[in-house]
Amino acid sequence: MSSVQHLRNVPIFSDLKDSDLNIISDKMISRAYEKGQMILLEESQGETFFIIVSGAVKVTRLSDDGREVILAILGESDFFGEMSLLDGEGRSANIVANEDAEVLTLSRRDFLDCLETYPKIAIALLEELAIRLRKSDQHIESLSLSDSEHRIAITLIRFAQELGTIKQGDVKISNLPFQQDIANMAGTSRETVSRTLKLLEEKDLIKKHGKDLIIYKFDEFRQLFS
Amino acid sequence: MSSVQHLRNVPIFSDLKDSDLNIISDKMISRAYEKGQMILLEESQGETFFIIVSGAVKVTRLSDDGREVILAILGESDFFGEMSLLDGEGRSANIVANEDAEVLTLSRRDFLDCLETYPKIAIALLEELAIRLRKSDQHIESLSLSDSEHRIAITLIRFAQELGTIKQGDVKISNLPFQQDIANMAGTSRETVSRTLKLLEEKDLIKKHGKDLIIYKFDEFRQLFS
DNA sequence: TCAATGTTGTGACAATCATCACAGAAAGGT
DNA sequence: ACCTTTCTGTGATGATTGTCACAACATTGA
Repeated sequence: MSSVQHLRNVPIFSDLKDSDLNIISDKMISRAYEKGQMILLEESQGETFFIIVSGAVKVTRLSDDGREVILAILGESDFFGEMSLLDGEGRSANIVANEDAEVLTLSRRDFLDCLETYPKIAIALLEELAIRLRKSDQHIESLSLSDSEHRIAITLIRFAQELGTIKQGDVKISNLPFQQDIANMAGTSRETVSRTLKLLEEKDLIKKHGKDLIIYKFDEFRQLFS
Repeated sequence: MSSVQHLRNVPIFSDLKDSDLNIISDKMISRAYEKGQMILLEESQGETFFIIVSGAVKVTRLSDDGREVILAILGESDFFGEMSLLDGEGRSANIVANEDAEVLTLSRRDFLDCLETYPKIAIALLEELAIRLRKSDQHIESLSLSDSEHRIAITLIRFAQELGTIKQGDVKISNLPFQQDIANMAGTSRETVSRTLKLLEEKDLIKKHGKDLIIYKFDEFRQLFS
């Protein structure tokens, strides 16, 4: 797929004409990262905007003592790096390739120019940030109010929404992340994730198949853990 | 103070010329709310943008069983209501007047017109949303990793940054919110807040004076709880 | 000024969950 | 195919913290 076609799939660019996409696409540089490789470091200055062409990355924060919180896992057509470009602060999170990943990058200068030249991009970006804030708010709510079973279930729901495929009411998540990563998103321990997944399976709410996980009757499941 | 002068204090409008501010100001309607009054309800459609002229509001989410999570407390010159205007989704949070409050409102139509007419507003708004997203991320980190003492300390730091006044290295927070509200922000129980404040006072890190609270050596305090 | 209501302090107890420890399973490299 | 590393399952244990209960204190309004 050409990079223009990739850009078309990215929500914030989807409103633009081909000619404009071409102009932007020409300014972008393609890069590849291997699984596990650090793409952006928390302390560094943010000077680049990234769009994921293939693969997946995780957005994390690390505490002093080395424990990791996963804020989000991003996949194809998602973007990142915009925050410190916008407010000029240093990076607030690390980005690590969660699988081999291919990205397109845009420099700070070109990115900000885009915003000025195409107000539509700015508005689409506002929309996207609003959606992310909404998700953050839900995440905060669940961390504040729910017990570990609910938090883990909600984390599965997030994965299902990002990476899942629906089949007659059930959702299949291929390539479920490791239990440790689920734990780091749900704010709990790896062992609790293991025990809880077993529990949910005993209740016939989910089913594990190797690296895949099926959530039965996704709507009911979501209802259950709202 | 005239409404134009209020607008000038709001970060997203601060770049505009007086003449433009006047145009916007004319479209705004002033409203007043009493302490405890609901300003926006979670389920309703968001059709209005609000700027706080005086007083304070809390942004909350409620669980099914009625427990409350406080996402933020906003004060003078802060704004809210923009999220569902931007992404068209229903409201994601409730807004309640935490003290008597006076606000300026702008209709959906006028707000979106503003964004199109003044790209600078859109960019300033992007900046603000980026800052909020950053704060959310920190909030998520602290809920995931910290014990209740840290979470409460971090909540105090948030209050200090929003509402505090500095005096030779110490910060005074006047009108500290109730323990129940602190608990709802820190994701813990009211009783734990009570015990922890006592603990911090015994360690000579803070001092309570009726409705006021002083954090000694604010920089060190922040360091301590990162 | 005195109820009445709202807020805070504190003890006792129980439940949840993190941690440690280790075995078994799976994946990856040579 | 074999060894090494990574990931997962599961028991035992203890610490943290939520919940209940109630007293003390503060604030509000009649």
